[in-house]
Amino acid sequence: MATMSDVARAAGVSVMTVSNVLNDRGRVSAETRLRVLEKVREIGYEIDLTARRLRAGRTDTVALIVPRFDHAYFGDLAAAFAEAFALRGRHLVVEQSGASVEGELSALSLARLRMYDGVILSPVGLGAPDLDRIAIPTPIVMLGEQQVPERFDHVTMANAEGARMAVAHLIGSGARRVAIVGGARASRGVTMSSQRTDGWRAAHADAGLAADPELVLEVREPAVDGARDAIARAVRDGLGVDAVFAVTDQIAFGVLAGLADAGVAVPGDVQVIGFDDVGISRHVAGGLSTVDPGSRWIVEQAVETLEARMARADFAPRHLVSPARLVLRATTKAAPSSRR
Amino acid sequence: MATMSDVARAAGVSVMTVSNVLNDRGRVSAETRLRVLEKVREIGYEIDLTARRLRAGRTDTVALIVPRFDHAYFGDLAAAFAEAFALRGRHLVVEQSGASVEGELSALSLARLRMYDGVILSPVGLGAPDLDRIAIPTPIVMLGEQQVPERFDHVTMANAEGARMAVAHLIGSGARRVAIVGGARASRGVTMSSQRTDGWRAAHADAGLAADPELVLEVREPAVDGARDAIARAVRDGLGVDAVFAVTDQIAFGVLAGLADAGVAVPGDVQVIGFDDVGISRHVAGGLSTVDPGSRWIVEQAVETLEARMARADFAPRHLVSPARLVLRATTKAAPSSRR
DNA sequence: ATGAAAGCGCTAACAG
DNA sequence: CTGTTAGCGCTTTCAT
Repeated sequence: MATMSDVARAAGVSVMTVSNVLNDRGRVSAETRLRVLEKVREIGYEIDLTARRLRAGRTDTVALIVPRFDHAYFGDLAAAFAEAFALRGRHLVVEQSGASVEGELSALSLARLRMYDGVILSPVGLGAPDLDRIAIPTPIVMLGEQQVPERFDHVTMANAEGARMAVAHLIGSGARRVAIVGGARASRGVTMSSQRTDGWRAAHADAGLAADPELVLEVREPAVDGARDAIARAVRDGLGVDAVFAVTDQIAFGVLAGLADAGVAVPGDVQVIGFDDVGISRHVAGGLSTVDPGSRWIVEQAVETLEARMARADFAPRHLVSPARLVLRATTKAAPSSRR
Repeated sequence: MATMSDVARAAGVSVMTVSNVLNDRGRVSAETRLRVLEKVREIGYEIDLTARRLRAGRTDTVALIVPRFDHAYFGDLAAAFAEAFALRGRHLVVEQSGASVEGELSALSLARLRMYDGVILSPVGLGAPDLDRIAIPTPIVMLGEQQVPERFDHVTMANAEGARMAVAHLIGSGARRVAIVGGARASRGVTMSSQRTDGWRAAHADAGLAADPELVLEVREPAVDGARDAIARAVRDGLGVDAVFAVTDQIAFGVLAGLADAGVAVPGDVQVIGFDDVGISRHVAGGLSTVDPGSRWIVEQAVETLEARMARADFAPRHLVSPARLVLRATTKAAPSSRR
């Protein structure tokens, strides 16, 4: 592989001049510039970013770390981030944390984060204590529902409130037995699931209804299959479900399938509402009703915050929460108008 | 940020000893080892992988480059690769090529590939001439339907044959007007779309049927929306479609939605079959009929080939083709048995 | 406008 | 078992 000094030799200049040309640092005559560029092409030289990073401490690359690649929500998110960063001349790489063997690897991957100029981390397995152990100089913006130590920038969504709105709509349109699929029975820490389950409870409380713990359906992985089984079983067992709040759209897809398996009509017999407003949701089952967590806004804020943090580290940690918005489509009934 | 020599100083040893401890190179007394490890923890030292890479030429990291993160197929693929590589003690990072501004960036990202021990590239925009310009020492395994230069390892699937099987099934079960959604009318080069369209034509030829060019429906991006509009329009325009071969499952989701929009029953009025057998396909519309391109096998082979190429570069390029398999679910009718 | 020297943090190769 | 020397390919700094 050719190095900079190969180019320098071929062009009859010093490596410094080649470096200056390649970095557009001006102090080079147009003529020299051209000659160098010519040789670069001729030799097929490609800069070694590793060496640059070691010396200059910059890669123009940021990383996004998500729990899984094969969940629609994270796929959409990754695509949105890639676009947003591309606009700012940055390159995005995505890593999956879910599959990695914990132990040694988790330590190693901390080191790996230092290879980037900045990191957007969507932690799922890691609790606040784990996160607090993160001590690298790389700017990090946290995403998602976990509790994160104060000192990190954090962009999240209105999980409980969004869930409350969704369940309130279900109740408002006549449902009395609202199952929450993917909910958390016992809360071991604050998770996406636990927060959305809190919202489910809150909606019941608001309406003066009892929230039957029997209606909290946990699902085994993979979540879609788990949800499909869980709801089909619930129907078979005669739980009397007349509406479902699925904690994610992904899970809602499983619920829709399970309901179809059981021969239940949506929204006629059972209403269904999801959470995330994933891209594909507009297209399934005539349009899945769901909660838009404001992903657009989240991406914008996270990018903006990371850019600011990379530029200068001396501002107070930002803690941002995106408001949620109900998106009513074909899997729910309209609430009787309360206006008149 | 602490460096190795900080640790060395604190532990009263040389940097080489620290390096040896961290790399498990044995030649260190248990006692020294412990002392070093102790200091590492105490100082919170994290190895600088960039420096290691520069010196040792190894990152234990491989990259997968896909056109988009937000297509179910690539999400599934990425997850499968991540798992396969994790099993072999390698870390996977995923990059998206689709969003990147061409021009300068495309050159730059070539340089970026050198930061990895190996690369799996799923090229879409790039033609063979572009690919031939790739001249980096990093082992690369190509994926997908593009024609790639001989000198690259290449793992792909039976695109035309899979499509032929799908369309043959449709015809066999009575369809006479099989639209291909996402097909390629004029072929500018060999693409996924053009190959699957070839299969659609071949099935017609096999059955002694004329393939009506009117039934080749191209779709605008985003593909799901494009497909939804295209099929709805085709139905409205009275094209007489009685079956649809969607060139990807993603597009099939759009077709299903468009058919629903038009009030057409599936598979009663119109059968639908996709291609890819994406994870979620089992769950939509009672189960989407599709073509399994053997993704599992593809992932295994690609990983195996890349590992071999990283270990030693001196074997002939491998060109592997995965066989396709029909997966019949609820969106197609059974073919009348030809057995009796 | 161009170049020489120094060194980023680590490890290969060898010496003790 | 441990340390010394050299240098990966680039950019910073300072000279010319």
